[in-house]
Amino acid sequence: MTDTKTGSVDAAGLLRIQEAAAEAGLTSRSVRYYEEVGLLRPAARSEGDYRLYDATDVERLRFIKGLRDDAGFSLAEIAQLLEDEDARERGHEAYHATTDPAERLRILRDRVSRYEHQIEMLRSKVGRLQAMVDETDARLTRTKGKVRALTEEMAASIEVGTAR
Amino acid sequence: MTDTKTGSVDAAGLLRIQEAAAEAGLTSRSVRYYEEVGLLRPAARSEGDYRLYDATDVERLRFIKGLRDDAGFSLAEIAQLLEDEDARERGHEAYHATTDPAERLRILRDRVSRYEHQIEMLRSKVGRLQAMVDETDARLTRTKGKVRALTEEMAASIEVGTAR
DNA sequence: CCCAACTTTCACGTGAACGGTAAGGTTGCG
DNA sequence: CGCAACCTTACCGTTCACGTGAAAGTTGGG
Repeated sequence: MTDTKTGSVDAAGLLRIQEAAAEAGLTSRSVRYYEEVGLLRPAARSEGDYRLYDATDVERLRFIKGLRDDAGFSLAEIAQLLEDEDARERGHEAYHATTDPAERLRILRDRVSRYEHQIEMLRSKVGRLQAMVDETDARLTRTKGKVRALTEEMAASIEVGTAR
Repeated sequence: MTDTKTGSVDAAGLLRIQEAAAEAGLTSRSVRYYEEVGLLRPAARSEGDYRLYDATDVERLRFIKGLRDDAGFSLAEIAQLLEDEDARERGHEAYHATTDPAERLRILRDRVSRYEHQIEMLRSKVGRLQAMVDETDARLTRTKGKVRALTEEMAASIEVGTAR
């Protein structure tokens, strides 16, 4: 494979900041900023302290970008939605770090309630947006009605004029 | 009627900035700012140069707030969506200013295409948002599956332990 | 081992979207 | 007509979400 110096780190599938950012359609600056405000932490650091991101990190970055661009949430709101997941523990790691089923269950149930909360937030936004679409659609229909009425009226008057 | 000094101006149904802003859930500062960036112009000005807003202005303000809060559009994007409607003319006024059917038709058709554009923008946002909901819902379902599997597994091991 | 291309932290700069305050003018009930 | 409560423009301040260097260190192919 054409694996230049800008390739993935080792064969571990870890990406450096620019690669990870590009993968999610972001700039490295944004990614560092997101870390600064507590939205994510890189999966690892290289020997020389380079940030290294794995696939789930990129997933998360994509999700953040979606929440930002598509849902229009502020980074603070996004932090709320992604509640801890870093602060409390690195979910996945913590999950595999324990073999205690009760602990695993707690982690999973926690994740479930987070997802449910996220869905609720998103659904409410979809709802309000859909309401705006409907409103606009109603205006559109009314205006189209006016256009139709006017064109008919004009057609009639032309007929009169033509039939003179 | 209890009509204090803070009542509607005259009986013309015109509102002063604070009243109009409140009606739309905004601050007067925001409303002035929106005017500054070209999102709307008050229907009139009082003798003493007070901004006066009519019902359609309030409608517009509400729409702007929706685009801002619910759709997460920037004021620049909103300006694009509400394209001119001020710059080119004050739609309603212009419409009633002419009796030329052809001119009225042009205005109406213009409005139709604006509405269609707005709906398109909003629908695309709804779509992307819905995709995020679906994604999250899929994650939720998977996690719930894990929870179920784990609880069953635990129940089984308890049974074994109990049956010893 | 060298060097280009990446990376680090630190810090200041910027545009958007307002908030707040000052200094003055307007409205309208009493 | 007096006065409280609104309004005006003007301008500076602030928060968010980064952009943009600067100065230094790291990586990795040749």
